[in-house]
Amino acid sequence: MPELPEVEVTRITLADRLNGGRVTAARLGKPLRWPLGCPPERLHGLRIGAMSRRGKYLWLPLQGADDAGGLLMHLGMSGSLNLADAPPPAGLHDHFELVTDRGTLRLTDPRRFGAIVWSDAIDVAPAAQLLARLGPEPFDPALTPAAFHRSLRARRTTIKAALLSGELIVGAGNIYVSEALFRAGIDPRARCDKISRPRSEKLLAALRQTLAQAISLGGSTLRDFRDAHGMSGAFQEQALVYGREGQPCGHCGGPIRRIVQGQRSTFFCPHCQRR
DNA sequence: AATGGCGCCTGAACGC
DNA sequence: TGCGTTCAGGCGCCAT
Repeated sequence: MPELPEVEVTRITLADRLNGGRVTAARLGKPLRWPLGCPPERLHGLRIGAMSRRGKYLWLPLQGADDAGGLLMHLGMSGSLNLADAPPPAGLHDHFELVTDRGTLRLTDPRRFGAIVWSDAIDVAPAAQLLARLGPEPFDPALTPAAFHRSLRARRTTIKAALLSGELIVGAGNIYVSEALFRAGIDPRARCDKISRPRSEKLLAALRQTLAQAISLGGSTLRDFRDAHGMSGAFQEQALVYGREGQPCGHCGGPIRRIVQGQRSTFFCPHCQRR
């Protein structure tokens, strides 16, 4: 499932190849989470800028002769972006296509929880609204251990739910939250506001280390995710707890447990992770 | 105000 | 074998 590492890997494998290109056509398939917000013809002739990332969103700036804007893109749960010179005919799950002089950019998304939305700028509606509630970027130096601990103390829910909300730190979804909590030795059921300062510092480091490792491994491919070259990720093979219910913990050898928190699976080691 | 839960959507896995 | 059910989860939205 695309979380921050998968989105960043997509950006890395896409940005340089598209930057400076020109849009020659755009096509829509089945509806995505939200409408595009402009006729696809609106994109014709626009010059492509440097793709950036905010949380799990990508922003593709598009410059016209006398106007500008861009596309805010989200991969949802099953989306991936592919750029190819001569792509195969569009398939059942290809729902957006941007034909450019650098190749054809295509969003493939079986479940259609993804989105591509036109916005006149990243800091005006609708992009600004969609990004408004996002917490700090995990690798932002301004996110200090002290600031992170302060934000934890303000939440009365479990640490799992708090991290998943994306309001304390963006980018970690169900896989990487389970992995980071294991690496930090923190029980996912622990009350967010009861995490001590030293443990919160360890958690922040674990989140950063887990996300960075996942980016370097090309993300996780559980089923659908591919980078813009069509390559799958390898982090899932390094996962210590996610998807490993009943298997022995790599630290203590005890069985890894699966519980459900907020309708979502959490994997953890009850022995190594403490409240 | 903060928090928990729902529903969107499809394909794979599972059970009888 | 085949059909129905359950599960996966990012995230806006709604209810409490």
